[in-house]
Amino acid sequence: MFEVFFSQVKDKVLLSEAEQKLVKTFFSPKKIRKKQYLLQEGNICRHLAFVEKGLLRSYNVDEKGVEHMIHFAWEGWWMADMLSFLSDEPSTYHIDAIEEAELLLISQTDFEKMLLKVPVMERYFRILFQNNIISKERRLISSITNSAEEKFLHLSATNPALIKRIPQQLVASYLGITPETLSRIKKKLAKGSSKT
Amino acid sequence: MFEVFFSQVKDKVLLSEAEQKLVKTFFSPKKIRKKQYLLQEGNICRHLAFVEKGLLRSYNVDEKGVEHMIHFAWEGWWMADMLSFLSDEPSTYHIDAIEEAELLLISQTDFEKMLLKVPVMERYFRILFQNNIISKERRLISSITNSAEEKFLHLSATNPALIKRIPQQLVASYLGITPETLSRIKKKLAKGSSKT
DNA sequence: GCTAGGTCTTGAGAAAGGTTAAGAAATCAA
DNA sequence: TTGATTTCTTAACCTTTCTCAAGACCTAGC
Repeated sequence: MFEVFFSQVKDKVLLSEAEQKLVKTFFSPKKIRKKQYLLQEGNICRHLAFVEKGLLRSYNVDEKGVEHMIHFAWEGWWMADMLSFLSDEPSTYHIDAIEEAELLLISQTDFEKMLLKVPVMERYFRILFQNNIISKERRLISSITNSAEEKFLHLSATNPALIKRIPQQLVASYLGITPETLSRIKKKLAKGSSKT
Repeated sequence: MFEVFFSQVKDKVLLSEAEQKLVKTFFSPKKIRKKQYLLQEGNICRHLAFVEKGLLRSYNVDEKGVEHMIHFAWEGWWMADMLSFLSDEPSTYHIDAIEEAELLLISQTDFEKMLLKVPVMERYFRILFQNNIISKERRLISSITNSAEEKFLHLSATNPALIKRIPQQLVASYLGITPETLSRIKKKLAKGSSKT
């Protein structure tokens, strides 16, 4: 159950056998089905979720009822509404499963406990957050500076796996464009590249 | 010189006198004039900069020569290209001073040393990065989901100080819209609210 | 194999925002 | 204080993207 988890953690920090054992005790496994909620808007995000298997998404819904994709997380990634998790405020997000998933959950208090008892995990999360900042910044810059077509090309270049695995309408939402626009862009790009 | 710095750090973690003394040794002060560069595109970002006084901006320049604002940092904020700083890759950003500034700089190696010697600073940066993730996420969501007018209103609500202190064309760039559009939006909002 | 539900594509018209250009206002230095 | 420089505003026109609507495609369950 912890295979993906520890391979991820060991990518970033060194962990003794004893520390591993201790870390394990803070997590509890959970399976969720396709379309099942892990978190609904208005509730407090009480856990960080690590994805051992499957695929989650987080999104919010605007006044017009339109969903806006915020994140996707598959094997090896974390998922949560960090704001709600850290501040104890009701979340403005939904989190649910796009594909059936196996998760490792850690609660707010256990998270704090773990960081204090296993300082190397404090380091792990500092590094994780660093990387997260960098990737968010890239996405933000692309969102601010690029046209719809450029945004799609940028995503194709930086995260081709996402485009393969995520349904197209959700990719469009993630890019902040409409499904129709994305469809047209793909058509145009296909035409331009294949000169049979 | 360290007044703003320690008041900031103590906001997030507890620091003993000895730790404070030790932390100080890793930083060096630097003053820069208005319009002076702290980092230019193509160079490696070798320092994190803490702003004791003044105002910095980071931005990139696209193929057409248009500047896109990424961040602003004034008293109490950090500034760097985290990607370049952490990965040792050449930066794609420029950083310069909008207002004359007094900074505290810490190098890459000193940063790593400090975190290892003063674990509470590891914690400080984990918390700092957490908060950064949350605010970046908010900006990203606003950028993806909102119209130009809504983006401006969102920024006015969440960060009025920014709008007051930053020249308007730079605010427009920060929002990913043109100065002309921002000017039109402000006119429209002023008209709507003042019914004399 | 057939049908229901979802997903993707396509087209026409509308709206938002960008571009270009010119002038007004504010700022700064001589 | 006055000319020079920069910033902000305004207007006409143009491009991109969205909206709405219809039809094609695809897949799962019967």
